[in-house]
Amino acid sequence: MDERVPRDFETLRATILDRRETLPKRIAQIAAYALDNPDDIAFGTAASIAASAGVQPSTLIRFAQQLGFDGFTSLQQVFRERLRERNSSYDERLQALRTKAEGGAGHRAIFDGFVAAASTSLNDISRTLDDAHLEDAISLLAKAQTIYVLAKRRSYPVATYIAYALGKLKIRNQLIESAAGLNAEMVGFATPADAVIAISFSPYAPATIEEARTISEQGVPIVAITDSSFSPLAQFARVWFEVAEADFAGFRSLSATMALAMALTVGVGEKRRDASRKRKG
Amino acid sequence: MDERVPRDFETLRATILDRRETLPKRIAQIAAYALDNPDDIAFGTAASIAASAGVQPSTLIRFAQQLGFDGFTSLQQVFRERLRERNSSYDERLQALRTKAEGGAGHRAIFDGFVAAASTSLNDISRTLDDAHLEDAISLLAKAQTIYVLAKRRSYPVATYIAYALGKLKIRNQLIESAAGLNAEMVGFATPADAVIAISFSPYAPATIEEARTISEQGVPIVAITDSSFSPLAQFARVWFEVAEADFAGFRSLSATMALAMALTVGVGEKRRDASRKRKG
DNA sequence: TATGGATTGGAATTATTATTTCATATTCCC
DNA sequence: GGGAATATGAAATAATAATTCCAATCCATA
Repeated sequence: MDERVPRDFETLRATILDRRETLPKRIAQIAAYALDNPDDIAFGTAASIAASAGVQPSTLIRFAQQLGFDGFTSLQQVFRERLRERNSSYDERLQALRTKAEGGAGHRAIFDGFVAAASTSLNDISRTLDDAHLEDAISLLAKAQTIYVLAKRRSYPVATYIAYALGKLKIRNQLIESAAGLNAEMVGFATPADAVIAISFSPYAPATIEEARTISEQGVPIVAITDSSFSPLAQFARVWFEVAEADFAGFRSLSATMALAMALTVGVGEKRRDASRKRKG
Repeated sequence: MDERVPRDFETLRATILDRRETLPKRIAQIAAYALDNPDDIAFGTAASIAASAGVQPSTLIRFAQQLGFDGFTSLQQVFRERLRERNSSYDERLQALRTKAEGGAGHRAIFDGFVAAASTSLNDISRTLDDAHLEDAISLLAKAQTIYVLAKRRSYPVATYIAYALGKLKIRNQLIESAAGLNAEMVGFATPADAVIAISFSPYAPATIEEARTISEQGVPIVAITDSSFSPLAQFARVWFEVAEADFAGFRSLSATMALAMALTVGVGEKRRDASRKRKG
């Protein structure tokens, strides 16, 4: 009992796994149970746990003692500590970051704020994204000859990432940029056999809206990523996603939009691969 | 005691908050303690909790009874249940997403994968970011006459976002783009009174490295965001950040880089505002 | 297959902990 | 300000749970 006692769950887990082979039958039985049902160990009584695991309470205590604890109670502490530490749930963790960002001084606080905003956005979209919309959008885009990518200003980074990723996946695409002032012409090339990914958040860049309108009037289907059903983009779109990005210090996160954009892009890539495999097979 | 007993933590919490005004002093005291330290209620003994809250054990039991429980033990169950049902820890949540992404079929799995990658990256950078580096980088950039932003390919979206944000904050900046093929000239304009934010991840875009080398030889200080100390960018940089982005389906997340980029940008904005306020005041 | 040591089961014991009780204090209303 | 109702504190008691102990069983080894 003078050997080093595992004080944290991970060490304890490692120790148990390490000795698993050499443990007597019933002790091994309770050991396996403990790793499988750590919550039960944390909350149960020696008797209830022993019953669930199919052993005698005394065996449970012997198990604890073999690990160097002086009884079940001290072993249980480790399991409880684990719950306390992992305790901070996702929301609470975020809340902590946010509080730090709001109250805190210095630039670290700013950084924390952006991390919190990004995490919140990811969390939200993970909850709210509609699988059916995703499928629809990917089907639509997978059929397109050329995918046009339309976004300005704040959304522009997403557009460039989509264009980069589509390029890497060898999917024909065209980023509609304003640099050369040729947008109108570029937009004019699109046909109903193509498709558009348009991204715009309030306040909607007028150019984006205009180009989306024009292009949809040409019969080109649009997949839109925007921030509300009142968005002008939603009107023109065949499929649209509502993405609520949290903001900090006046700048909205792009993390959720980026994740969605990547999912669309890679989804299209996969769909095309599947389709061509089917044709060939 | 025939009133409806709160069975879940949220209901309990609401009930307590609801009655807060009408509760006797000591009961209110333990009520406040319970909401502030739910973990202690879950794991403590009546005596230990009472002591921490500064009341008698009997008060704790009366509190439970007032809420409709038949004793402290049943009240405690609710607090324990909360810990069991509580969103599994952040890591476990991520693990679940990742498992779903790996094993799962369909496009939702792809999406989950990107969300998981982004969350992981944010989590990592939140742990590993060095405050001192952040301060150094912001000081350096805040002094610059013009901030040049240098990134290609995968990192390019970050550069465009930085340029957008700097523009909104009215901070003079120049995105070094390749479109016009004038990079060499652009880079030539930079002086030691300026500064550069350079972003590049393995495999490092040769153009980025070349331009970073040239510009650093001109004596222009560089803040680099890159992925390891072996990165060629790290050599040229006055301050550099190591950002480990998780990847999924061959595409690395940008969320951590984005958060850092935003923190730098807004940090510079604040620093300048403070400085000009000091000059004027 | 006999023997010693290790392991296990189950009940007895001890310890801890929740609850109750009752005396005392406080508060509120007339 | 007095008295009833309510709230509180502290210790006694009851309940529950952990631990120990010892006999029974299992297992390896000679």
